[in-house]
Amino acid sequence: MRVTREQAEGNREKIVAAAARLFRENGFDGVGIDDIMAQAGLTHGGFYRHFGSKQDLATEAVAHALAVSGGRHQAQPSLDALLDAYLSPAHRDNTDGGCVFAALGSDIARGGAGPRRALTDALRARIARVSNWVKAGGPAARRRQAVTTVAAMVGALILARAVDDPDLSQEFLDATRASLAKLV
Amino acid sequence: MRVTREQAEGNREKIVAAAARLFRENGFDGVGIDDIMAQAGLTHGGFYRHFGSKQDLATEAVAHALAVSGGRHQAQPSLDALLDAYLSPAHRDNTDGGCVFAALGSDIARGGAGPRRALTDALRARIARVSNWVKAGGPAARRRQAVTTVAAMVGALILARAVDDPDLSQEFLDATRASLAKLV
DNA sequence: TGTACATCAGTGAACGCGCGTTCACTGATGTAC
DNA sequence: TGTACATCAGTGAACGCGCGTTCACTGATGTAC
Repeated sequence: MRVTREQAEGNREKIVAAAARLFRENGFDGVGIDDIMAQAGLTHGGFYRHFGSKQDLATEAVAHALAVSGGRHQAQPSLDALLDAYLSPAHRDNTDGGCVFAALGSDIARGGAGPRRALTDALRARIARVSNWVKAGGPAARRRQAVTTVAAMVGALILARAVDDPDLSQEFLDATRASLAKLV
Repeated sequence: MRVTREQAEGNREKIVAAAARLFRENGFDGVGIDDIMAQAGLTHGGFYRHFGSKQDLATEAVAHALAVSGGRHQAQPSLDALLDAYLSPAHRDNTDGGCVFAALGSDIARGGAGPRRALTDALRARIARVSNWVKAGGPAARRRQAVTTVAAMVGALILARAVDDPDLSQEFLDATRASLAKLV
């Protein structure tokens, strides 16, 4: 059942995209090659024609997810718009398509060098972008605010997802949203 | 090789304490019963005389870790002292003995009801404590600041651990420390 | 353009290891008298 | 207080399943002529 080179390339991309979603939803250890290949519409045996190991796929999937979700957030027109989108119930309930820092931060900290490098670069880009939006203060102060803003966004999203009380979850989104808006 | 009731109780506590450390360091899936029992100075076979399942131990270990690390942070005399301790390189490099929210937040969000409940309660207590330390504003504003402060602390610690650049890691600690101090 | 052959993406079975869990057994503790 | 027996915490082997990885095979694609 050989397949066109284009189809094969398309399948490879489907595998990466499926992995990017499933890893964010369930963590690296919570997802099997089987699950990923099934989600991509394939069987598990063909996996190693595309990737050397599960670890290799993880590295690529993290890079892919960072590029996509990073691009989406970079496209926001203002810090207000970014905060609205980031600290929304929709984003909180969309782990598998949402922020990589929040979904996989701890997993990546425990993992291999590849994903950590990719995360670090993407985080630097995010800070720089937010820093440009901060109005008050000199460059150093604005950067400090940007770093804190990113930390608070990620922390609020993680805690809003971890908590089992909907009201407290919503409070993490709303309170952080309100406090950070004042910093601009 | 039966053992005194006191020794058995002590062994049980050793298992919980070992699990609380190892789970924070490597995540729930990154640690085996084997590892935990070895760290407690026992062999894996005896595990089920103390706990019904690995999941049961996880619930107890999370509660234990929250009580211990929560107690340590509650004991801080001021918000400044808490921020100094929490956003320190020592805490960043001490995942297995440090903040449970930062080490296991995402894992707990994906996991069972027991750990989520315990985390929620501990988080509420932490917010209340920080809220008392916030000086400016009425009750609602102070609570909002407290929620944001907790979110920023947790986010900064997670990102400081995830990043592979020591300078950027330090910047997350320092910038967040400086920004949050101003909110008080 | 057509034909013959080589390539190789994908399939599904199988392998092997790790790990959660079970079990027969040991021997010191706990208890009944 | 001493003795006989029951209990049970801990041991180490074994079980069984899941999962990452390998492999023989298929058959359509790609290529050489």
